[in-house]
Amino acid sequence: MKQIEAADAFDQIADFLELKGDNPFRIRAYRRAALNLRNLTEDLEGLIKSGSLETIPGVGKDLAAKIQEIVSTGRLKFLENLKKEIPESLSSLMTIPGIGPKTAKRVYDRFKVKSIQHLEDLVKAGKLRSLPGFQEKKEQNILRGIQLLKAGQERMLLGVAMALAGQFIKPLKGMPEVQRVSVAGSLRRCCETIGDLDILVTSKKPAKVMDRFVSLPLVAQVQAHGETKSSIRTAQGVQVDLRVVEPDAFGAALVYFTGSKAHNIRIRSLANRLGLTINEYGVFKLKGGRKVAGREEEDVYKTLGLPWIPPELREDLGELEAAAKGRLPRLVEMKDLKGDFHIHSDWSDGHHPIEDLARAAKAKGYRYMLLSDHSKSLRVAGGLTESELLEQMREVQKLNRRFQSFRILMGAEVDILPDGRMDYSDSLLAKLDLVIAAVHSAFKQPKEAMTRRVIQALTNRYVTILAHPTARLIGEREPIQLDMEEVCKVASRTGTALEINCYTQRLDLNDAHARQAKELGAKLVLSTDTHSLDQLNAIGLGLAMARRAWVEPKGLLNTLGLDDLLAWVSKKRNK
DNA sequence: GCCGTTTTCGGCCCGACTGTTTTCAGTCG
Repeated sequence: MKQIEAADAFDQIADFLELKGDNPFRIRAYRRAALNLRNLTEDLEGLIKSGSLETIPGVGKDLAAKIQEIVSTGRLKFLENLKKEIPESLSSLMTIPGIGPKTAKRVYDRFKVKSIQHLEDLVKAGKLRSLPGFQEKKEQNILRGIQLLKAGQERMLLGVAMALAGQFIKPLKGMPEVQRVSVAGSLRRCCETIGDLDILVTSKKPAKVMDRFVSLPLVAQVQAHGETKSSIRTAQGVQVDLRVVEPDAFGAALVYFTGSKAHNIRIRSLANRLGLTINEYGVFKLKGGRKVAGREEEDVYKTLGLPWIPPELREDLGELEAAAKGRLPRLVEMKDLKGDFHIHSDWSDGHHPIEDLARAAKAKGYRYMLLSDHSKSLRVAGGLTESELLEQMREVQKLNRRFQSFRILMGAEVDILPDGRMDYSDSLLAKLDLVIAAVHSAFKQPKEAMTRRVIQALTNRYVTILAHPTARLIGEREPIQLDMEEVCKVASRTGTALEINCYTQRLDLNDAHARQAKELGAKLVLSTDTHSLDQLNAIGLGLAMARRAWVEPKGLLNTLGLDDLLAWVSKKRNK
């Protein structure tokens, strides 16, 4: 994870330079490089070896040298010098929402603030009043910022954010003054976690919409209440921003409000080169200011000579280059999916009988589902013994006779034991239609052992899918240590699919790993890990990850018809 | 500090809201 170290270093440098009042464009250069390092899917040390660090966007000669220094020595002189120059307590003040470099520096210079607690004491004692321009409101803002920081700005899971957004969108849609409503921001881009919610509406009477918004019952605190933009917090501390524009500006505003920031900066800069300027109201000629687009997103991109870019791709991770060359992926959509692959019944730790699950899956329009109860070692989850599994197999055969144009595939989610062996014998696995392998124990094995363990499973000819490859639970359990590049390569070579587990808290593989897997030629599969009927709907979350990973229909097992799917399985078995 | 259909210098995305201001700086997204 050297690239994360480098990214952290560059972000720290950017913070320090801000405090020093350095050239803002230089600061942005550090931030941009940091962002691209975080999103890097290639191996950083590989790039160094091949001398191609400067292929990373935003990395030029100087930053390439700094990355080299970090990777080879684990340190960065430039950063260490800045640290000597600028006290840690000063830079910590900038972590308070509402306090930027200017305020931090002024307060620090005057009071030699030792810590955030110290600042809080100073504010409460009214000391800041001695600075010009510091009055009651500003004091309250600082105190509120400190409270927010203490509460910890935890990010919401994508699934949770979607549900919350719905509660704001519904009343807004119901207003006669409102025409169009859309979520925007990281929620529209379907990031795996969401910091705050962004909502865009069109209306000719913005003031009315604003008034209604800030008085919704979910609103605990109004942070800003302007004519076209308001910001509130819910009782849980979630910030929700609402922006109102004229119908004529909807497309431009949606592009602006969807972001990402990096994507916006790129397209605006591109616009400049074409003699145009983009803001949230439209695209305008630089000369004369005539408006040339704004109503629809398609129109905005068209003025740049680009096709519409799906929001999930708008991260400045190559989508603009691809769009310019006409090589955007045809992203996978819900209608492409023919089945769900990871479903637990009441035979193990699921809550419903197999037949109910099958009927629900069929009702979603699927042609098949893979039944995959736990294997014998996972006793806490009611893992099936060999004889129970054989009994379940007979039950599934019986059930399948009751379905037309739908098939329950017989499978199991089989533990990969700590030594790499599978929890059922090969002769038993051979009787299953598909086999899912998964790590459910000994999560703390060192990277090398864990990678060996997983690869042993991937090379088993009966293993079709590796479930939740990193085993992480967002905000709860760290991912296991795994050489993902190696895993992807072996998966690709052996013809084993890597799962994008759709369960809200898993999303595993995540977008970056899924893209890496795709680029290394591995097949992916979406599965919900359903334990109760409603969880079948989580497929949308995994689909979002797949789209963020640039996955096309051909990259997913789910898009295969039943015959092609079974042919794919037997290809590995007969290798 | 990066970068190029204005290419080795001179630009670099753009605007809303707040607070304390009388014309704007600071912060945020």
